[in-house]
Amino acid sequence: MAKPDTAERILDIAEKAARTGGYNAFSFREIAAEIGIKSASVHYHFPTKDALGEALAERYSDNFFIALGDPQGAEPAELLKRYVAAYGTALKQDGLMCLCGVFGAEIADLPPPVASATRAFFARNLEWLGQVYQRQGLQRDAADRAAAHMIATLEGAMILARAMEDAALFDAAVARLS
Amino acid sequence: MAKPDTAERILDIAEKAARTGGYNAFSFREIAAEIGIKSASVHYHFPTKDALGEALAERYSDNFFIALGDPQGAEPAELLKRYVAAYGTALKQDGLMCLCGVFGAEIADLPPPVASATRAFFARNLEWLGQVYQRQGLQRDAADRAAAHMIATLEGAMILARAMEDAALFDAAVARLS
DNA sequence: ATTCTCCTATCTATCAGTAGGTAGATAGAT
DNA sequence: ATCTATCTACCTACTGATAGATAGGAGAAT
Repeated sequence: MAKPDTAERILDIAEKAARTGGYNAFSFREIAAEIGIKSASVHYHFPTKDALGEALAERYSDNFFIALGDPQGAEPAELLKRYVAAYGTALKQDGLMCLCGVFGAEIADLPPPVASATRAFFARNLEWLGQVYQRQGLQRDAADRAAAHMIATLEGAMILARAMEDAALFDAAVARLS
Repeated sequence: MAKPDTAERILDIAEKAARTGGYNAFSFREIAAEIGIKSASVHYHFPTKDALGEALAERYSDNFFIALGDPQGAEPAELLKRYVAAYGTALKQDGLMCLCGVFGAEIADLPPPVASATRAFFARNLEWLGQVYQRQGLQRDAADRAAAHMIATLEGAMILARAMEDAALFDAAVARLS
């Protein structure tokens, strides 16, 4: 009957909650209730909250870069457009923050494995964007700066637009990037 | 004996914790313990956590704009430099996030009064920056976009630098702004 | 001056709710 | 018989919040 794949559902529910209110916004009990099982059963799939949080960040990161594709693939301008669109779609269609943006804001209070996975996400982003900008002819240093600027603006634009409940603010903040 | 001003100390301690780990990072008990009183006494000064969170955001916002000064005052270029420096100083000297940046990231899970005070902070920022950019000759729309871009980049740069534990990333992300 | 009254700021003690986590039993499939 | 996935039942710790007592000071009334 198309296996329920409980572990995946746990991650789906936890991710949605985390991208709404951060690491403290999801609990074993709430997740269990939404699936229709008991909280002890969630512990069967993810022994601790640390482990669940880490798995969350890793899956999010993997999916993100699968969607973006090879930084040496399509045209750089096209890749950058795709990058900006990835954030915009998450915000406008799903109404959700970037998981690692939320985690990043509270990183000093996160369990070490979750903090580590969050850092890994940003490191991958810097690397991916750095490659794309270098393909556009920028020197190493300039490419790295452009990458940092891009990530910062997009993460901040999500927060701003979300806080003000005005998706147009995202576009306004991002207009200079493309 | 220079009154201890307990209410102010409560706000100081709560602000530091909130700017580290968000709204759930401070509790009445922890604050009380740090001051050396009981948690019930903290409720005397701030009846509910909602009220404390709201006061936190309002005081933060007020102090922020007192430090920035009149947007019609100094030279626009000087005001923008000061604006960027305000974020950089908070990050590098205090090692803390922008309070409303953290609250903004988890805004959907905040009590309404706290969410409202957070929105007010961003609204004041948009207004302040919009005025400065218009003094630089930008049209209304362009000034508003530039304001959104500025706020987004700075908030995001703080998250990025903090997550990667690398203050240089803040400067890299922000280099294009000045 | 002394006493009475009120206010401020704290205390003790307690509550219900929720958190993450664990031990051990159980039903069903292989 | 073993493995998978769930259950029941429970634990400790912490959360925000409340009721009611208390100590000390300020001001007014006697």
